[in-house]
Amino acid sequence: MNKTILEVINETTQDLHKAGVMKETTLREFDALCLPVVKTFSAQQITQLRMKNKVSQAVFAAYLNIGKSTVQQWEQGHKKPSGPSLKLLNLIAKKGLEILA
Amino acid sequence: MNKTILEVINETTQDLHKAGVMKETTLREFDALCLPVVKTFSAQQITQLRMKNKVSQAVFAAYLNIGKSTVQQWEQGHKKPSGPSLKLLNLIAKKGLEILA
DNA sequence: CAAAATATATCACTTAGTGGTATATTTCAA
DNA sequence: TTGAAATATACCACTAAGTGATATATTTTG
Repeated sequence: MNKTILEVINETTQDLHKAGVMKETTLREFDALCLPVVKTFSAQQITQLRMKNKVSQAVFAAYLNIGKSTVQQWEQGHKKPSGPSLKLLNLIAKKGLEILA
Repeated sequence: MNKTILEVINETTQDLHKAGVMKETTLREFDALCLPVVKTFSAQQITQLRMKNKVSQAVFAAYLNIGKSTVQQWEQGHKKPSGPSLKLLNLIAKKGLEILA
């Protein structure tokens, strides 16, 4: 019964890990794990996101610092944004294009 | 002397283009061209940027939605961030890591 | 001290992103 | 209304960014 709060938390963390709920078993990266989930976007959703912000593919690309051919291929479903570009799309969806200005 | 404002602007734009000041000759994408220049980062500068925000490579990677090995290679100068990842670094440098939360 | 967390170091692989060109399609000014 | 400019679609070969894995210091901390 002499467990510290930290001990309890750590045990809980281990259990969550075993149960497959948590990817990590430590708390050091806990704040990072609390980051919002990065959603994926379908080709249509990307187009909608751009339209909602009322910009052309070229301007949209400029905001993201990518080539316009990349935006085209996203919207045509030939390439899929991932990693850093997906993060940018999530930012736009959540806070608007202007956040990149 | 009967030039419209637009005509004058367009002529000026053409001249700026000829002079090599502007990449484009049109005004349609003008707002996009007004976007802040996306700066590049040296390996050391990336490390400094991460340090300034007091996070580990793993946490930093989580914020950017990239793998930690990518951050490692950036900081070791083996790979260079570009496009969307460079945009994210510029955002962090200008507005802080929290903007990605 | 010992264990856990963090950082460094490679490496082969996948595929995103590039930059080019060519061709509709749409918009807008004369 | 008509033609030029802007925008969008389409395709392609290439480069290299980012991945995910593993193995090994190095540092932090209980």
